[in-house]
Parts: sequence; C-alpha cells; structure tokens
Amino acid sequence: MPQLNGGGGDDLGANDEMIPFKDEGEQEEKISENVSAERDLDDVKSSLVNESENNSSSSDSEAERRPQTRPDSESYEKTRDYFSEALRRQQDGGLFKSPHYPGYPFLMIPDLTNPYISNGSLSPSARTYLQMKWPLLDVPTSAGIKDSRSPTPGHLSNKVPVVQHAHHVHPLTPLITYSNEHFSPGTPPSHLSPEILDPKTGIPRTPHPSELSPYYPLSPGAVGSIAHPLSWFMQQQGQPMYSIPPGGFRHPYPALAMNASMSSLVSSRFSPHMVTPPPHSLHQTGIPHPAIVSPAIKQEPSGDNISPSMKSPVPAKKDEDKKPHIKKPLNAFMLYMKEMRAKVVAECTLKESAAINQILGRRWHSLSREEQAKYYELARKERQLHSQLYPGWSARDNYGKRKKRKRENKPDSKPEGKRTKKQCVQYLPSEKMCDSPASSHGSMLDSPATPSAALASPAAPAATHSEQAQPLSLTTKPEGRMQHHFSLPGKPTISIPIGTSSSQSNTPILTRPIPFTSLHPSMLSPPSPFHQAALHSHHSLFQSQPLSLVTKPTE
DNA sequence: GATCCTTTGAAGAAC
DNA sequence: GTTCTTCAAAGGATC
Repeated sequence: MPQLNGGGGDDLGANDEMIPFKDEGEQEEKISENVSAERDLDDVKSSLVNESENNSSSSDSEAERRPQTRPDSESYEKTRDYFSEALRRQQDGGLFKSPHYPGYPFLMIPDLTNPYISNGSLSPSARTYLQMKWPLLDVPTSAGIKDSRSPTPGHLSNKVPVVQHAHHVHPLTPLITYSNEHFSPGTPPSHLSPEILDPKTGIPRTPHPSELSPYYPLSPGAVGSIAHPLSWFMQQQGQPMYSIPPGGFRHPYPALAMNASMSSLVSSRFSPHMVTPPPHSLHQTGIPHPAIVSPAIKQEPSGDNISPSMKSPVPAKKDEDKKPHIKKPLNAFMLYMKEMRAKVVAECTLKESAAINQILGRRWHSLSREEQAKYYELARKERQLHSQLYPGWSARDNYGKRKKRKRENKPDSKPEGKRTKKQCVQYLPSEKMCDSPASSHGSMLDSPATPSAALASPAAPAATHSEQAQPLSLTTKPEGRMQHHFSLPGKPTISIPIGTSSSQSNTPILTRPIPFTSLHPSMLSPPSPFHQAALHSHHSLFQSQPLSLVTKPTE
C-alpha cells in the first residue's frame, strides 16, 4: 500500500539511489546536435505519426528520438536550479527548516509579500504560507486579519465557493499548492481570503462558519478526539490549533470548532449528505452552496444530491435512498490529477478527459519521488481524515452505487452492437496543436524522466493488478496476457503488463485516438530509466506496437 | 440524460 | 498472498 511512512518521510530518499534527474551525457549529446526545438518537435511528431502508421519501422529510432522530446531542457535546468537555489535560501532562512515531510513543497511559496499580512505572531511569510496552505486555518480569528490592502475580489468572493472549489481547482489545492503557478499573488482565491465580501454591500465580512464548512457529520463529541492529520505541521509552526473542547461541544457550527485544515479537507471533499445541514443550507448569498449542491453521484438521480434541507419536506424516501453517499477518499493520483488537469488542459487543446488522463498518467510516472510523495502523503491524510470522519464507512458501501459499467460485460461479450467502439483511426490534428510553452518554472509538466512512480515513490505500491502497471501509458498493451515483474532491491515489485488489462480485456487499448500533435512534447515524457529498461527487455513486444493508435482487435 | 472512456491508487472480495 | 473488481475525478464523446 502506497502509504508513506508516517514518520515523516525521512526515508523518502534515504536509501534509494537518486537517479540523476537528467542524464548529462544525454544532454551533451543533445547540445551537440544543436537542433532547434521546433525541429525536435517536428521530429517527435513525425516519429509518433510514423509509429502509428508503421509499427515496424519505429523501434530503433525511438530511443534516439527520446531525448529530443525535451527541447527546452536547458531552460528547464536553469529553472530547476533557480528553484533549487530558492529552496535552499528559503530553508536557510530558517522558516521551514527540517520539515517533517520533505515532500511538502515549502519551496513553492510564491510570494512572501502576500497581502495577507498577519497580525499575529507569525512572520508575514509564514503567515503567507499558512494562509495559502490552509486557508481556513485562521478562521476563528479571521476577523482580526482584515486588511484593507487585500480586498478580496468581489467576483471571486461571491462565486467561488469556500468549501467547494472552483472548477478545475482541486479542493485541496490550497493544501497542495506545490507550484506557484497555482497561485496568483495579486488575486488570491477567495477561499484563501480571510474575509468575504458581502455580495450585496461589498463590504468585507467575516466568513460565516457555514461557509467555511457547512457540514460535518461528526458528532460534536467525536470532533475533539480526532487527531489532526496535519498536526505535525501545526505544532511545528507553533501555531495554536483550534482548541477543541475535550468531551465535545455544542456549537451550532461544528465546523468552526474543527481545526482548519481538516475543515478545508472535509468541507471540500466529503459529501454534504453526511452532514447535518446547518441551519441554512443556502449560501449566505442566497445561492445554494456549491458544496451543498454537490454533483454527488450522477447515478443517483433520486435527489440525493440535494441537501436534505433543500429537499421537499416529503420524507417518502426509503432509508436506502436517504443513505448518504460517502465518496471514497482521493488517492494520490486523483489528487494529482485534480491539480494538474487544468494545467494540461490549458497547455493542450485536448478536451477529452480520457486523453487528458492519459497524459496525466504518463506525467505521474514522470514525477520525481518527492513530487509523488507529496501526493501520497496528501492521499494518506485524506484517507486518515476520511476514516476518522466516517469510521464505519467502507469502500464496499459504494459498490453498486454506480450503474454497472460496461466492462463488466466484457469478458465474454464483445462490444459490438451498442456503442461500437470508435475505431482508432489515426487522425492528424486539424486543430491547433498543443503548442503552449511548457512551464518554465520547472514544474512537473516539464519534468524529465525521473524515477518512475512505482520505482521512485517509497509509497508506491507494488502493482497488484495489471491496470496499475502501465508505465507507458500512451502505448498499446500488447497482445497476450503476461505480466513481467521487475524488482529492485528495496523497490516495490513492478508488474509490467504485457497483456490486456484484466478488467478491460477485449477492450481497445485506445478507444479514441489521441492526436499526438495535440500533445506537447513535454507531455509525452520519456520513460524513466527503469521504464526504458523494462521497455528494452520487451523490446520486441513493444516494437510491434510502440505507440499504437490502433484499436486492439476485439476477440 | 446516462454512460463510456481513461488514468492510478485504494480497498475489498474472491481465490 | 495474489488476482480481480469497483470506485474515486473529469468532461467530451457517444448512445
């Protein structure tokens, strides 16, 4: 199970060799080539196209072309050095020395002149961090944080939910703002703002507790017993946590008494159905709170997605229907996906989530172990919090909530007839290619091959099912049904499926074509050295279908 | 409007 | 212990 050592991740990189982020030799070779980025891009594109057109002729050129997929590696290196230096300086500053969780990106505090000036004991920078990471941290004292210099944009305050974050913004984004690209110092998201503009008067006001977290399913008495998932940081910061009365309390707004980070986690993530609605389930603006009008379960058209308080008073619902749907806590990849999706979408003309997810999946594997560790840790905390909030909840509870997925019928029925799979005819992009410049901040988007996820992350689980080990995400799963296991000392075993996915057998590998030219080269991160090794070991297999856009023939 | 697709990871069931 | 299945998010595509 990919859980980080709760001890704080000191072992994240202790014993494992750190594969060089960038192969110097490779870079030198690349420099010597002195090929322009555009040409590289063209090469990559044509290579990919050729691969899909002609499977047989691409294999040996692929390895050579790999390095060319990073035409901006030099600038990336510079950027990386810059941030490394920034990190070093920041750490030298003593503010965040020796973080318990090295994976947490203390280096990504983008703006130490954040308008949210503390009136407390924290230095502005520290306060900035807290405000950014745990926007609700100062909720109880938010009235005292008012700073006329940082008026919250009204349009944001009014529409951006406090608990349910805006579209494409991960609800935990404030918690996992690993990149300053997510943070615009000038326009802090309203949910980070200590105050909210009254939509009518425009006067900043203290957020109503119900807006901060309008729902908590916890019994008041249970709240106090919950250990703060992020207490390590709270304590480290010397920031007093919200004092939760031992033995519980009877606060009209339990969320107010919940510590902040938990509040943000809970309020943004977990279903409102679990919670006794606040006295008013409408947002103070009168607009239904986005979190309350949660998407819930699409497959539950029975009205469960409406807050109980908003339902018609007619209680003629079965208990089953009333049974709240508690969603699973997000795993690390999901957290990553939520945060990075917008980026990928912004950089790419692709709109299909399936395609985006493929890119994200590949990038996920390209993340360094530290980067992944951040998400593993967040996911772990989410699970921890989830288990604390819903002690009796089991993932099994959600089984069957969705309509049965099609693949359930797949094993013996081929998908003909209804919903015939679109043949993955390669289509050359008519749309503008994804030519958005890669991030220049050394973000994950540009991350060159680094130790693969499974390899890199100490928390990475051994791939237990075939779907979980697809190191070359955009590739076709070759025929057959084999799994090759790779293991390194101290590394989780990695299963590289050389066959169809068990749960998706008979399924086209790529049921929809992905226009390669819509993929920025940086999105097609080259496989990690480990992946390359794996790839090499199965060269012949992958050679036959290196980057196929051809639908795997159904059987 | 409902479902599929696609990704990885977690959890549970089944073997 | 291993394998398999389901669900979590997202949104365009498809039925």
